[in-house]
Amino acid sequence: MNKKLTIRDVAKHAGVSHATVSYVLNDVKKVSEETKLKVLASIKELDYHPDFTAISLSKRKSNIIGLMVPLIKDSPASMFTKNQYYYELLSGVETVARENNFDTMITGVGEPEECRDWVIKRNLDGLIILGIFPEQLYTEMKKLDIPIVLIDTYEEHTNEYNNVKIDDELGGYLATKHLVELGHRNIGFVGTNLKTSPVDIRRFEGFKKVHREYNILFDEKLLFESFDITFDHAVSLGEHILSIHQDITAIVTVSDILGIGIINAFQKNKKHIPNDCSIVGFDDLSICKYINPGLTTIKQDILSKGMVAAELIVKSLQLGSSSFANKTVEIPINLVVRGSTKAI
Amino acid sequence: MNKKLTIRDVAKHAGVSHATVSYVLNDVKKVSEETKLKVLASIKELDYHPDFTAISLSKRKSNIIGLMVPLIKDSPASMFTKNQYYYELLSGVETVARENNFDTMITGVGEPEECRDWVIKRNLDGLIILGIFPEQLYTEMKKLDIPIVLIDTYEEHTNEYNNVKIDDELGGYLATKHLVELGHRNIGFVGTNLKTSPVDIRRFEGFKKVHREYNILFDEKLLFESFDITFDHAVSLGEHILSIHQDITAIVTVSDILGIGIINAFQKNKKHIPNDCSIVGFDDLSICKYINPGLTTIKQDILSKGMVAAELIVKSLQLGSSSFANKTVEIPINLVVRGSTKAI
DNA sequence: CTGAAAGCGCTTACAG
DNA sequence: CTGAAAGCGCTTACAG
Repeated sequence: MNKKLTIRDVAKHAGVSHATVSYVLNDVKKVSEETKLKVLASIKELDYHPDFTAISLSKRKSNIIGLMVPLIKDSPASMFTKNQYYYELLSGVETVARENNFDTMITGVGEPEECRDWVIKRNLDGLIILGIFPEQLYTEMKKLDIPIVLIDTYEEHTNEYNNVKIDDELGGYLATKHLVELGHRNIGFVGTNLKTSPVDIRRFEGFKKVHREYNILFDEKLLFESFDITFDHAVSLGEHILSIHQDITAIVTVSDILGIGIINAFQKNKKHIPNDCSIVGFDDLSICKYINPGLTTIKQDILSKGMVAAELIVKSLQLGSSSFANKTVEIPINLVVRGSTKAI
Repeated sequence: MNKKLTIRDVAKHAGVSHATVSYVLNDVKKVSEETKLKVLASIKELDYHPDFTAISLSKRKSNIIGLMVPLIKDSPASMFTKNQYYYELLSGVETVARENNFDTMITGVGEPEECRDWVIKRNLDGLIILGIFPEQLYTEMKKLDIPIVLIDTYEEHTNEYNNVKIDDELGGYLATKHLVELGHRNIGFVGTNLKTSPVDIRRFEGFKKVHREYNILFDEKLLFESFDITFDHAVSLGEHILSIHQDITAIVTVSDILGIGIINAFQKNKKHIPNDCSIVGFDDLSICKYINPGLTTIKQDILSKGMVAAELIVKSLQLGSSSFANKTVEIPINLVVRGSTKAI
C-alpha cells in the first residue's frame, strides 16, 4: 500500500513549512492569501486528508460523540435488538453529528466503570446516555469534563447534566383521559416496572390524576408489570390479564410494543379490539398506523429527541467547556387516535 | 479537571521507565514477573487507563470498526430511520465488536468519496458496508488496506471483499412455491426497483423459477415496484394494485415492510387477508408474528448477519493484513408460515 | 506573515 | 531484563 500522505508531503509540495499547512487547515488567520491558495492547491492535487487520530491527540479532542445504551443482562446482544425506539434515536443523533463534522460511536454498557473508561480512552467530546443507569454511573460521569446529555432520565443528579425528555405524566394523563372520555371506568395500567422505572411512575401518576379528576376509584389489581419491553412479555401479560379480569374495558400501556403484544394476546383469544377492550400504546412507532386495528397512542418525536440531544452537545462544545449551561429540553407529545380505542 | 493520567505517571509511581509500563500493557514478554506485578499494582492504584488515541497514532490502528449505511437522497436523516432491518444488523456488529475490544463507529454516506475519507481520517481498522453503493465506491475502497465486508451486495467487484449475504433467489423461490402449493396461480411480485436492486432481481429469479417448474405463465403486469421501503409507499402501491388487478390472489414482496403496508391497504378497502389475497413478506422482522393476521415471510437472521460481518473483520485482523482471505458467508433462511397466506 | 521546536500519549527498535 | 531515543501526524506558543 502507498505510504500515508502527511502534512509534510503537502508542505514540501507547496514549498512551505508543515506548520503553515496546519495553519491553513485550521484557518489561522496569519497566513497570507497567496500561500494559502498555494497550500490549498497542493492539498487538492495530492488528495490529502488530515489524520483525525493525530489531530485528536494534539488538540485533545476527538470530534466523536458517544452514545451509550444500557445492556440487558440476560441478552448477549445489547438492548438494541429489542426496541425500535433506540434506533430512531440513534438516527437522529447520527444525522446531527454528521452535519457538524462529528462522528458517532456507540456502545452497549453493562458496568458503570466501563462507561468512564470508554470516554477517557476514546477522548470522547460528548456523551449521550439513554435510559436508566445506576446511581453510581452519575458520580463517575461527574468527574468527566465533557458535555453529557441524559435522555429519559429522572435521577437525582439529573440537573447537573443536559436532559432531553418528554412530559411523561402528561402522556399518561392524555392516554387515560382519552379512555375516560370514551366512557371507560375499568381501566388497566401496564408498565414495565413501577419500582425501578421513573418514567413509568410518572405516566402512572398521570393515569391516577385522571382518576382523581373524574372521581373514579382505581383498583390496584388493575396495575400490571411486564418487566421487559418485548412482544413476548406483552403477550404473556395480555393472556394473564384476560384470565384474571374479564371486566376490564380498556388498558393504558407505557409502550407500543406492549400495546401491540396485548392486542395480539386478546385477538388470539377471540376478543375483539376495540369492541371488547380498548388499548392505548406509547411512542407512536411507525408500525402503529399500519397494524389492524391501528394503535391509538401517545406520539413522541423520537427522531427529534436524538437530534436535540446531539445539538445540545454540539452547542456546549461551541460555547467552550467553561460554560456548559445544562439545559433540559422537553419534546412535545400528543395523543393520536386510531382504531384500537372506542367509546362504550 | 484533574490532569490526565499518563503512562509516565504510572512509571514514576512504579519506579520504572515509561517504556516498561508500555511493555507490560502490551504484554511484551521481556519484563520480569516482579516488575510486571509492580507496574500492574500502580496501574490499579492510580486507576490508569491508556489513551486509545495515542495508541492508535503509534500503532497505526484504531480498534474501530466502521459501519456505513447509504443515505437516502431526499431524507435529511439517514436510511436509519426507515428500516428496522438496519437496526438489528447494527446490534449484531456492535455486540461482536465490543466482545473483541473494538468500538463501532457509524455513519451515513452520500458520496463515495466521503467514504474513503472517513476510513483514512479515522484510521478505521475494518469496514462494513450495507447495501448498494455506486460502482465508483468499490474502486475507491480497493485502495484501502483494511478488511472490508459487504452485506447484501452483488456488484461485480464483490469477490474482492468479504461478503455476508443470503441466497436471495432461494428466498424468492420458497415464498413463491409456498403460494403455488396453496393453489395460487395469479401471483404478484412487489420489489423496490428491479433495475437497480440486484437483491430484488435474484428474488424475482426465484419467483420466476417456480413459475417455470409449475408451468405457470407469469403476466408481467403482475410485477410492481415500490421504489422505496416504507409503509407509506407500500400502502399506495397496495391501493394501486387493488384498483388494477382484482384477480390477483397472492403477492410476494421483498420486505416485511412492504407486505405489512399492502395488507393495510387491502384491509382499509374491505378486503380480507388471507381470504381475498395471500401475502408473503421477507426478513421476518419481530413485528411479523404479532400483527393481525401474522405475516408469512422468509426469515433471515439479521442479528447473525451483523455478528458474522464483525467476526470476519476481527478474524482478518488477527490473521494480519498479509493474508486477507476474502470469504463469502451465506446466512440460512427459511419460510415461516403465518396467517397471511391461505390455500384457495 | 513564516518557520523551528516542543508537545499530545503512546510504541518499539536498539543498545546495554 | 531495562531504559533512552526516535517516531506516529498533527498543533501551537514562540521568536523572528
